[in-house]
Amino acid sequence: MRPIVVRPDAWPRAEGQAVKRPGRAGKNPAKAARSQVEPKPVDELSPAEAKKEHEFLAGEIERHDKLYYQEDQPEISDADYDALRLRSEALEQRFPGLISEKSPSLRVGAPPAAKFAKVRHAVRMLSLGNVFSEEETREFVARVRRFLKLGAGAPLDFTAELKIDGLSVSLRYERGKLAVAATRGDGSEGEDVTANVRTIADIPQELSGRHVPDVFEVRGEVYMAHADFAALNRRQAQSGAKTFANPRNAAAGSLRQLDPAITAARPLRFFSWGWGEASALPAQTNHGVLDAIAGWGFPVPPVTLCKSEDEMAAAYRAIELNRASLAFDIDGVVYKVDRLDLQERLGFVSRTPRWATAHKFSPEKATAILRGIEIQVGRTGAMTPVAKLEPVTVGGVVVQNATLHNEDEIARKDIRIGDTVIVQRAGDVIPQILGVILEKRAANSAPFAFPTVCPVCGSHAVREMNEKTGKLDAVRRCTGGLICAAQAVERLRHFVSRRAFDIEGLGEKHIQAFFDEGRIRAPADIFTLQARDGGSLPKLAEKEGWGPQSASNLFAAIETRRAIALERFIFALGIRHVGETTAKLLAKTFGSLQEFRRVMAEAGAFDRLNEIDGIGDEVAQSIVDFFEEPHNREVLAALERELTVEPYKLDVVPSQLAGATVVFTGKLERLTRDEAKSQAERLGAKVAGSVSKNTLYVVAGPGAGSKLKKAEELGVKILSEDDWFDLVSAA
DNA sequence: ACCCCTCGAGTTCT
DNA sequence: CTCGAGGGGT
Repeated sequence: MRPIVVRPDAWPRAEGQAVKRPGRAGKNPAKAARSQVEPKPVDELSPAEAKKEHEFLAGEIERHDKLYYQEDQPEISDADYDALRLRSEALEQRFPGLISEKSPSLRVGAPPAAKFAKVRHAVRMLSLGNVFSEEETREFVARVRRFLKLGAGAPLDFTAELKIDGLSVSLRYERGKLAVAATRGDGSEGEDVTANVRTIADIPQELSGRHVPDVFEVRGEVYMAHADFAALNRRQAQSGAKTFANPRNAAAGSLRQLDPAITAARPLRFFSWGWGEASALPAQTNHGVLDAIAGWGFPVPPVTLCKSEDEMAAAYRAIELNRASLAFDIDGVVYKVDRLDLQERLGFVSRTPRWATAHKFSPEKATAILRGIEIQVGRTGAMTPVAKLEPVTVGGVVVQNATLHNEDEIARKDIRIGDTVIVQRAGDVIPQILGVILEKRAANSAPFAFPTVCPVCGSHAVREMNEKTGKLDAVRRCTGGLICAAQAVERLRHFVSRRAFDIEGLGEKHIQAFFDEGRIRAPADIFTLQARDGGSLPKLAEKEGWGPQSASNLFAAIETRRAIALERFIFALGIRHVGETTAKLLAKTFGSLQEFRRVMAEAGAFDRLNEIDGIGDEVAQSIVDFFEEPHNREVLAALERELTVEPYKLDVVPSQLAGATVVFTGKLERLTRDEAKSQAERLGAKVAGSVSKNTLYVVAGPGAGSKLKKAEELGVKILSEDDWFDLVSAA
């Protein structure tokens, strides 16, 4: 056999691409450097030589993968193995003709990147609403019928499908070939896991069969079967690696490997349940398209077509009964309106489709001893009780904490320290306490006394009176405000959080530590951190756990955030009642920070805010209060000295109706109001309740009154419902 | 006066 | 993910 040519240092490696393959024998790079022969530079190879070497390398890589992953008997060190891969890739880069389906870089992946690239979904990946009973299923069907204006007698088919418990991915096929695979992420943007997905046998590299659309995104679930999961955990345990809590975590952990070779060695499978962008659809029904997807070579779980609520309930019960005999985990049943034209009419409510819902199985429950109740103080002073539990496994995960929401919740359920409580994971994620097993309560237990002072700063904690309803708020808040360290730290954490300033390397731990030592006390301090470094406090680079490199990385990360979009900036301020959406609304309304501040300094600030659609009395008052507080003004001024806040940029929606405001009035015959609204919003228009000079169209049906009159007065264009239909279908 | 939806603010664990 | 509350429509 030809000797392996290795010398890692001789070949270029991009920064951050260090290949991590934990557990491989012989980690010491010095050892690898001993046996070496200088390889011929790639540029000096003839195509024939390159081809030969490339083939040889591919074989070697495959052999070592097998030794390492399947037989756990590696022959070469990590560094040597990496060198093989890098050499192979260098060859491919110089001679792209060498790249084939079989080439190692595609089959088991390009060099691991420092992290996954982001992929924007052409069609958003949504989450589903939930129902937990037959009754709620009937309500769901009734809602759909109401929305579509279908009487109880009109036919309406639903499909019932297994809800596989794995992780969702979107597989984009262009001209029939797998082009990109992405995780769901936040629904709009996921991570590029193409290289990993190529290693999953259930997923074809190419769609087979006729009538393959030019572009088609197959969506479905990557999962791990029970038997494969058990075997994997056995192997993990034998090799001393950590085992996985459940098949879902194992699947997620396996897919999200930076090194696709690891994914390749994991027994991942795939089921398709839907699709995203499609240049053409092979059918007009959900079950028809799923059949076509199966025909292209994908596993598709069985679909039951249901003509009534009774049939849906029967399908659910049948699946529930069979659950234990399945080779994989499911966590419920998904119902979808079968006809695609109806799906389109139904549209979406925020992030969930109106035409589908998940009927979840009741989650696994467990009992645990409540050791104590901790009070956490949020950035608004909200005091949230958290149950500290004796660790217990629920749904394959060890749970130690569970939120108790607020003091009324504790009183309602009469939860006492020392009690045995019933725990479940809501939606199989967030632990919650259902109630107490009273028989197990100790005789000397006492109701929990919710503190009336802040556990951190000692200030009074009060429940405010809601002036409108005359009721007490559910939350008790610390009144310490500026003097409360907990609130200050939480505000800073909010400021640097992902949706606000998103400063890399400045996580919650660092914020707490920097606050404690006085390095950062107010937001603007973040941006003077470097200038003050080595002043009254020791240099950051000399601080424990830090070094020159990590310190300079942090300073660099901070620098990149000196320019920030207005909406992010407003959100970061942490004004009560102003979250991401309202921050964006304010940014859109005022355009620039200067203008926003100018208006807020005027006497009519409250009214200017209040007249914005979506901002009522409470939110307007909260914003006004924020700007009246001298400390906040100082914080703002200090930030403005350090930062460039960029004016708001309009999002571009390519549609005639983009940015327009329309008003519907009178009776609509063909549409429900919701339907009309979602149509308008899909085209980038806003639906308002009242007519003003900013209104572009008023769509008037029979019985229209004052709004129609006002439209005539203002000269706003008036459309019939039919006109509106024409406009929508033209767009 | 009530209902529905959306938003905000809090939460867990990997 | 859940709860509570705000906003807006019926």
